[in-house]
Amino acid sequence: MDVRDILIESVRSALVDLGIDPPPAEVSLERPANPEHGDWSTNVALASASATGRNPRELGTALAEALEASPPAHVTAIDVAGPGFVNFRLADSWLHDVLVDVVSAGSDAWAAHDVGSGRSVMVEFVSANPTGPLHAGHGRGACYGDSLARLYQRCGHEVTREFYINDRGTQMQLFADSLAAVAAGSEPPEGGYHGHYIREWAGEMPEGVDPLEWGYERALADQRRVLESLDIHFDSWFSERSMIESGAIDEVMSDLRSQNAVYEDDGATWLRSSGHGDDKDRVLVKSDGQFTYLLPDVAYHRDKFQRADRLVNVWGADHHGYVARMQSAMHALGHDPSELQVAITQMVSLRRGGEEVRLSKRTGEMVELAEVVDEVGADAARFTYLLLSVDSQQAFDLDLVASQVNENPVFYVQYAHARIHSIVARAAHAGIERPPIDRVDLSLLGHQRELALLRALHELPDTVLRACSEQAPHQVTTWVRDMAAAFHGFYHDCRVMGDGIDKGLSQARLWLVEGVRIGLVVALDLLGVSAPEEMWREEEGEA
RNA sequence: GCCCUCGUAGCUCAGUCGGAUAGAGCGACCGCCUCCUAAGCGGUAGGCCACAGGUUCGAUUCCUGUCGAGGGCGCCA
Repeated sequence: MDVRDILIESVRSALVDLGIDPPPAEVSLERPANPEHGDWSTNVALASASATGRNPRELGTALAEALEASPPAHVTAIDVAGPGFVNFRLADSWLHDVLVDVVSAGSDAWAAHDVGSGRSVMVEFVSANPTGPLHAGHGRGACYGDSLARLYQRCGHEVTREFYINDRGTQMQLFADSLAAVAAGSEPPEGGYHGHYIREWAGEMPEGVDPLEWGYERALADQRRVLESLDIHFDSWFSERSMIESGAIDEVMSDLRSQNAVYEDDGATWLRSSGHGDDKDRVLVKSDGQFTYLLPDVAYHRDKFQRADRLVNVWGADHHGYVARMQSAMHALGHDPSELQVAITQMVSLRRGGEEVRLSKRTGEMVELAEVVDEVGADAARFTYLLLSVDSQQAFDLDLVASQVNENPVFYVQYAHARIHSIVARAAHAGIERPPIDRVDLSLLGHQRELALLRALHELPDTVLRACSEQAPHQVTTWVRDMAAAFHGFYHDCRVMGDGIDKGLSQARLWLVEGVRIGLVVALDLLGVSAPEEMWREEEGEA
């Protein structure tokens, strides 16, 4: 049982005894930054002072006295501080209980939640046009979306990863025309594609094939390959064309008409999107009879709602303006717009040696995602993309991530895992047994380094839940860096085995190390980063 | 003009439902390998949390405004 549940129950019950009935539904409990303020602290006296008309400090004192009459488990001291904080000092046993929880849950169940209770979530991400390779900027949305999907899964959702393919429209035609032109020895058309890949692919293209169909397959295969190199695998690839063939476009139009959500003006068909967050109405069918990009998108989201309870889209910052119109369209179709969540990732600027590299398909000046993976490796790429909040712009410096491996946080974290494996292997080699945890005296774990590890482990479930609800995988990255730092400190100061290390202490530390291993494996998996069992640095001049 | 995100140490960034003395990495400087991998550990230096108001017991956090950076406001996709 989590120590917080024990404390909260005691606090609420004590409040009732003090005449505060019912007690507040939310009793917040936090770990103070300053150790002098105890192991856990509650501000409940401050929070409920005004509602009850009592002096916060006086209420806190009364609460502390009531609690002292029958102290909750693990609690060794209770005092009142500042304006009315009630601070608890606990025996280390609460942390030893955490280790038992971690180990008995294991990497499959520790920090897993069931808040999703099986609800289905469809995460749609990347969804780049099939007109060329993915570039470095796509990498952020790709790693973010996949990690988000992993978080939803760990929090009890049924997750589908989907890639929407814009396989029709003017961009596709321009792409095909560009391929055909270059293959024929001339220049791409006005507004066409000029990337070096166009020349490369045009050279590969066999005689007599349809450039559009061939280029489509070529681009898609290329995109899929680099995603898989990052361990990103989509459950489905949804074709825009298929909605024309299936009649889904016509259906959504008649749905919108029956909801009186569209009207004709100037020969065009408009969506009444204003008034639902959008600032103006939007054209669905142009006066020349062609669709805008919006109509198939609306049809696509309607289709997704038939396949999932909740939709999560990952869009780049350059698409944030479309959120309101899409939610407006979903509202018109009778869906709850809050079930369509759009996560916006801010732009990635790419640098090489401090110099900015432009990302533009049109000019052909781009750095492919495949180059990023080649240069820095899949693990470093993923970790780096997931290092920051997606609300912040990111300057991804290839030279920095690739060449300065010593200061790369991904290696720091992975090295912690490798060290654990090394300890375990060494223990096995030395014949040091690790009896079942309930036969090991965990109270021997009292070193500050050991306790810091246990505190960090205790935080992982909260971190995962929060990262999921806030759609912020970078919180897991932050946690795993902190966990690794705590482990390296422990590794330096506390030997698991060797001369002068008591056998019982060795066994307790082996379980501690196992707990840390579980935490690292869980977090790295959420990030899609591997947990290597050994890492050997390449020495200068050595192969 | 309107909308979104950001502004925290020299640099890159974290910072939980508002909480007590604001953190990490890198860079700088000083130390630590008879020892489970030194891709490691410890220490020092470095802050008007952009600015101004407001809300309250309390604001880096919430609200308003100003300034600055990036992105978006098409019968383009």
